Amino acid sequence: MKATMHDPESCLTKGAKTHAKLRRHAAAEFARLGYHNTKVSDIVKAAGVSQPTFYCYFESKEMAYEDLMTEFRSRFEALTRTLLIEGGIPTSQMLDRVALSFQKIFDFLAEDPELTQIGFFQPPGCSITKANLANWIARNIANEQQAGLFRRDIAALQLAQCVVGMLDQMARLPADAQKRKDLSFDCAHMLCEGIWLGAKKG
Amino acid sequence: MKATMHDPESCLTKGAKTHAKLRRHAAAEFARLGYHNTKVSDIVKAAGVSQPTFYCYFESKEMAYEDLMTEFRSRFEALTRTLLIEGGIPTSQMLDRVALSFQKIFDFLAEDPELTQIGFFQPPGCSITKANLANWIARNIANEQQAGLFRRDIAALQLAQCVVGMLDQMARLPADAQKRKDLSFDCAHMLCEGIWLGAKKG
Amino acid sequence: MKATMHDPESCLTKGAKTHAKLRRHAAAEFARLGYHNTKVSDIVKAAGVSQPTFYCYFESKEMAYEDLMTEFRSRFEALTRTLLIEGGIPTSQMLDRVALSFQKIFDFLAEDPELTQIGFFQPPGCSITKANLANWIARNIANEQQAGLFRRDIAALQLAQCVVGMLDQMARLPADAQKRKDLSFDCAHMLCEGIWLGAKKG
Amino acid sequence: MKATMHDPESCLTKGAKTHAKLRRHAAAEFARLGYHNTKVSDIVKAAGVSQPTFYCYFESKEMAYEDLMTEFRSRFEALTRTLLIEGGIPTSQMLDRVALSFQKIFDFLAEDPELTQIGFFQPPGCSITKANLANWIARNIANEQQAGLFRRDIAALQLAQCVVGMLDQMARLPADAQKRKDLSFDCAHMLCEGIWLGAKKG
DNA sequence: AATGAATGAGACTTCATTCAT
DNA sequence: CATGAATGAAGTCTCATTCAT
Repeated sequence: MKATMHDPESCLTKGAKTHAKLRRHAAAEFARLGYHNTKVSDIVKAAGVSQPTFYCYFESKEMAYEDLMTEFRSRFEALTRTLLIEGGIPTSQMLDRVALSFQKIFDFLAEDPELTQIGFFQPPGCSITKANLANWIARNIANEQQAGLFRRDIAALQLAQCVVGMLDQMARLPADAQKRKDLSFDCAHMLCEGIWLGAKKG
Repeated sequence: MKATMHDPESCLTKGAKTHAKLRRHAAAEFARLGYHNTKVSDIVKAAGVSQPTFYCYFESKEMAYEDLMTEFRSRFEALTRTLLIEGGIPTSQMLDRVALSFQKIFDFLAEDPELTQIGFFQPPGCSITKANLANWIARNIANEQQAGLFRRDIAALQLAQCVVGMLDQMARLPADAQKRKDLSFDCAHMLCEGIWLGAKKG
Repeated sequence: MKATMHDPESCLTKGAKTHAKLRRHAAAEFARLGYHNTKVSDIVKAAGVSQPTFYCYFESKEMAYEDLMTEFRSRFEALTRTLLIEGGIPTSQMLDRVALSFQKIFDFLAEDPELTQIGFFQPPGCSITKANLANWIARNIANEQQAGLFRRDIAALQLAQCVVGMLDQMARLPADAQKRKDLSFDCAHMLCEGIWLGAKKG
Repeated sequence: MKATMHDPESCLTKGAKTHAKLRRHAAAEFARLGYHNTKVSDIVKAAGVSQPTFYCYFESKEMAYEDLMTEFRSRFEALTRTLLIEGGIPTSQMLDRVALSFQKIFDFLAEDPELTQIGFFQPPGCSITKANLANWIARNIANEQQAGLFRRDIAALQLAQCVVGMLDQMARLPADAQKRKDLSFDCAHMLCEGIWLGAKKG
């Protein structure tokens, strides 16, 4: 938390450092209190600068929030692009592969919890993020359906929404990495096999 | 504008009618704009009464909101109690039975869309509703696991959360009853059988 | 200044009284400091009410200003309509008649000096008022030219602008009624006869 | 962007060039938006320098404005000194001579429209300019009255104010030089002969 | 000669809430 | 039962101005 000689912020100009500081504290406050209950005055107090300084770096409170959202979403989209499962995968590896995808997402969500809170869990932005996410995942699933990996009797978007719903409900408890890994396997099992003991695919 | 003899509100006292009217318009405004963007002045304007009147019937804006939440949640809990699947059900009926549960929930959510919006989709209350719902459903699932219907290698709460996630993502599109029925079957399939073509239960 | 039993304000409702009080003090402050230098906080302090009260009666500072402008202008237009000189007037009365018009205008401008200040002398509204006034007067002059009273080799609007200019420059010193009357005659002479000793009309 | 050898600013020191550039853009912005709506940040942005630089050359926004006012007024005073009509002028040339004075003023006002806007038409400075102008012109008129050119039954200052009023109202439309010339003659006629057809000087 | 960065002071406006009637 | 009127407390944002370099 304290800037050391090799702090990644130490080579930035003063302004860039202030910008970064404000962003950090804005994220913290938004995550803690939500968009509506966060006051610009709180953010600048936490960052140790005056209110006008905030407006040197952000057009408005809303824009500061949008910036954070945008960053979170573009990182998230980049991640989902890496999760496509290629067609030739052996059946025996399938579950592990799906679990890995879950795990990568959980890890991503745990990586910057404040940004995650803002971008994925909190209104007003979370709904859009999830809608986007469903589309990105649906893109992957559609390909995976083509490749014969997943059932085709249900629309890709619907399957994707199911995944998003799981992520939404599960991802609030990602204490340590091992727990996230376990959770990933549970999710993979649920998603791939369903929950019914008597299920038969035919 | 004039209450007729058989108006459902006509047998209420004047005060009770005003109360009901305020509640109705409060729900509409909260659903339309969200808690934070709804102003008491909007509600009373829509209801055609003065601001102090609002405070005759509700302690505060927050309490009015809480009232609506509470009502929604208790109705929802009552519903989930009816969805428990008894142990002896034949395998052949299982999917239909699960689909029926989904359908009942979708119908419930479609019944009073404003209240649903407030209680299930909108912050700040929706998270608590969903957490509660997950618990109520987990209670059912735990029993159903005991009865040998569902897999036991995943905790009931986790399965329940998966269901809640599905509901959350799916339930935004419940135009007409038939579509909700179709959606219920898709959900039942996804939930019971999973999405993987190569899945084998063992 | 003190409300007596028969004060014109005493029969108004409380709200109307507050409204009037705010208007009065708004006019005073605008007149004293100009639009830009007048703060809503000054106005309400002078009126002895809280800031939100201001916004019960005016949409914004700008609207309060506009209200005053509008009132001033419509009163002024009404006045100018009464100043048209009918065709058959005997030559011997002409100067007196023109002087009377000047006098009525000077009296009007002196009647409510604060409103005059705002509407006639101060930016940002005064230019529009004067442009309007020139048009109203030009309407009269055009008729008077038709009636053979005034020279026709110069456009009515130009003559009107000349009158407006005189008013603008003269009207700042309207101490007492007699002085205004004297000034009116000077203006009438200047306007009707010009300033050149050697002038001959032909 | 680069100063060429014969650029009128090229022989100035760098600082003087910056000063001139700032003045030019300050005048443009003040003329465009008025004193109150012009922001220092606008001026420096237009001039392509930083905000502190502004304060190297002007004590404050107000002082920058005052500088421009002062320059405009002293140029204007110099002009009025040249407009005095000498006593012996033949009657037949009188109107042309007065028209010439109007024309010179209109040309002066058209010469640097931005400065004119600021110094002659816009608040808060225009009233003082006009009051000064009335005095300068009154000085001339008093002499001209002494010389038997103008009527003496009206105070010189009042006649001067009439002239200023005419200038104020007329001078907003000085498109091209010929139009200004025509306008000058109309003004001369109005001022010298008045507008009444039946006027007789006695 | 010039600037990147920062700020003090304050403006307007909003809104949930409450008196007094 | 209902309301016209009023407000405390805040919140966002702006702008002229200055420090340190």
